[in-house]
Amino acid sequence: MRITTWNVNSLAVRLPQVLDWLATTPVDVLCLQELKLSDDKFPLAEVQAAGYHAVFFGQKTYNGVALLSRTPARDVVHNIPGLADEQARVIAATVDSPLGELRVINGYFVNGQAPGSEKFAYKMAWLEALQAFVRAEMAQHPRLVLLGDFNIAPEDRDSYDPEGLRETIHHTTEERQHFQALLALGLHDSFRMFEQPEKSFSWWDYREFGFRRNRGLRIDHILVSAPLKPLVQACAIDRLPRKNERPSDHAPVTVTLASPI
DNA sequence: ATGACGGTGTGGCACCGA
Repeated sequence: MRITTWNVNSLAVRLPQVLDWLATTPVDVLCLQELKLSDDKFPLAEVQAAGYHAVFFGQKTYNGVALLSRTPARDVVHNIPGLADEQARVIAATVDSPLGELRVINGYFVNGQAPGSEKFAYKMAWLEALQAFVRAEMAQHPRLVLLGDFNIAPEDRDSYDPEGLRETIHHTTEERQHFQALLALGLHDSFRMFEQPEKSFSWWDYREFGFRRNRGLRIDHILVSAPLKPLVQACAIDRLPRKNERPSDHAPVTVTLASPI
């Protein structure tokens, strides 16, 4: 059982890469962020032809999330209930798996621009609301995965320049405390359950040869609830798609869960 | 360094991302 998160930075542009990637890496669930298209433009036929069901929540130009799955998703929730939000950032759904029902919450977390900005305040309020939502979801769904583009580098080792970027966006104490608060709900960062190469990142700036110089951040995460933790066999970042022509600035991250025999 | 690169929508650029 494999579940992937991938910020594609425009599904219209990246659809061929997503389909190519799925052909070689047929994961069970693929969660996408930054679709940048309205729902009427979602390439449902192409996704279905590739053998996937899809639920999606998009808007024109910005944001947008989707959940592709081998089996149909149900009990779909768009955004955080109770939070007034113009932006399409969350899609949650239940999928069946060999492990039983699995609740998946796919988020495109707020960027936040810079500490002190209005967008940063929105990020903090959004994170606060998300925390309450995830807590409620966990009470209903013991087997839960929270994944997506968190726009938070949780620790110094998740940044190419932790000293130079200290207390800048993605690196602030406040953002990191929010990440820890999510862990405190009983979630576990699947990537850090394993020994990983130093300087493992999931995003690299398009500018200044960021990828070639490995100037990146680890901001795409897959958190799993306690009942799932013993089943996690691997979590890895696939850098290959970042080497494509016209790549997304993010790489896909995949968690592998053991299936009962 | 208020830059860079890339996507979108619009329009001869501005805005946004991270």
